Amino acid sequence: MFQEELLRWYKQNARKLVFRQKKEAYSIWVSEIMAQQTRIEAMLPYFERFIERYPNLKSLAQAEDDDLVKIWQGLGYYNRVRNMKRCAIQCVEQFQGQFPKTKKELCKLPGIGEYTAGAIASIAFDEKVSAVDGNVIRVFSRFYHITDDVSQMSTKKKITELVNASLTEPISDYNQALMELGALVCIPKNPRCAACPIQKECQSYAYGDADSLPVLAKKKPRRVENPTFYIWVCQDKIHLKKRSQKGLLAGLFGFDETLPEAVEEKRSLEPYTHIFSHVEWHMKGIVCFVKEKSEDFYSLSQIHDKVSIPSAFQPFLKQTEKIIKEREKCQKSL
DNA sequence: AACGCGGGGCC
DNA sequence: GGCCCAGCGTT
Repeated sequence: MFQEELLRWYKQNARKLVFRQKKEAYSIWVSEIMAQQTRIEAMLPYFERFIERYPNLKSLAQAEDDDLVKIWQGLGYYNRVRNMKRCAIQCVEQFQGQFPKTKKELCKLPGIGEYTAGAIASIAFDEKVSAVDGNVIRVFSRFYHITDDVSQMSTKKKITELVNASLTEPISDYNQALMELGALVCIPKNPRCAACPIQKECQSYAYGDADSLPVLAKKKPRRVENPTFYIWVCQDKIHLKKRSQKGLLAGLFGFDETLPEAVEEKRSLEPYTHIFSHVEWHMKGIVCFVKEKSEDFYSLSQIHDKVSIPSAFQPFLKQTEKIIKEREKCQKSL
């Protein structure tokens, strides 16, 4: 049985991650949502800020939407944080401000699926259930040499059955150990089999083809778009428009895609290509200086403090900032 | 079952 | 330049 070796390895080699310090459902939940499709190192600074700003379900339930999105700025998949607020409200209203304590009940909450429910239930409440994420899929597909396409539901189900049959206590450590092994040793490329505590029983190691697993369906090509953004500027302020609540970067702030009415001066920006996972934006940017300031113009410090601007717009924002500052200097010297 | 949804680090 | 990450909700 590999479990004993795995648990021993975990005790020795687990990273000291901040969200492992406390066995509290709230912080486990926050870390799990943040870690969805996101590397741990990328989400750590966000985690600390988030817990400080919203220390519990109640404070999160009362959060301002704009503040929430701002604190998430740059993490991506912004619906995660909106679902977190919905989840917090539901816990406050239905469960006296606590999480329900079983995987089954957790699964019903917004933003919590099979994996996250299993992670919270096992890590925070010691329920003996699985938490099958991408790491665990990879570890098991190699360990049992599963050559089916793991993006297929049927394959995930098959692997989940194997994981369920393997569950060992302490379950909190076991589930995290599987993930940690996937994150540190059984990594996607160039797996470090020499350092693997369960190498002896690993079928792919025996075959010598661990690096060819798991088998994943080809991704379809990205769609390409060529948007032009008009950055309306009045003196030192920039116009920002809240994007539609649906689609890409929903509800975040961005630049206009229409010309303003009376343009005093135009400056073209250096084009920039932003790659999303499923879309490619070849962006053109034109700074338009306007005389009349309507609503929704923000100073650079306001933008920095309050407004959530996705990464796609940061290069144009920086360029615009530079142009504004140069222009100020110019006008002073006159 | 397939698709939409971000961003970044690593090879 | 592609891959893939402590996935979930919608269609």
